[in-house]
Amino acid sequence: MENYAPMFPSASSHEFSSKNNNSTKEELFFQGKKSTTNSGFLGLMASMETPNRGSTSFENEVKSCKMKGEKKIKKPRYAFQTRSQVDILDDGYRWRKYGQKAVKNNKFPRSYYRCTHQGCNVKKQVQRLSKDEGVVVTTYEGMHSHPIDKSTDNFEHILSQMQIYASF
DNA sequence: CGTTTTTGACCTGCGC
DNA sequence: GCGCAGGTCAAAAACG
Repeated sequence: MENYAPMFPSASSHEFSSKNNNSTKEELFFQGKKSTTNSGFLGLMASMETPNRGSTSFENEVKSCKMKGEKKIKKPRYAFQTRSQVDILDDGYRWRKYGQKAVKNNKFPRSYYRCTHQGCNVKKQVQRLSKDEGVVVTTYEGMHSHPIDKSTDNFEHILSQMQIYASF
């Protein structure tokens, strides 16, 4: 766990591994709010400002259906519920789409992305709620062990990164 | 020409 | 054991 989590300062709570008896699934659910506490996600938050959205009870069971049962390590997932028109919430990393499936309860398909960096197997999936077209749930899986690969476009990103690294 | 998207097939876990 | 649902692979197309 020497890898720092650039985007999730609160993610340090995932290394507890205290009571992962049988549940291989761990998910932390964040909501895209304007909480300027120390999320370090401001670069992204700038694109989404949704004070209200209290929908909870989001069930998603992760089943680590790996191929050959190599690594059944627990994989923390972080879900972000945002309100945006587009699904592509650019967080600064390079993603390559590797799949798209339709969900049962959802009319909209779910997109699966993967970080294109070598050795970085961070995955993310973007889901759109059928109830509210404007609500997009982005679920991150894994941690990035490399700096953000995005040219400094504007001050928002710079500030975002500064706050991210300042958290450590 | 290299990289990414698209899209169907394939795999796996779970419930019946 | 079979079918369903979710997740991934991989070949070809699309894009710069």
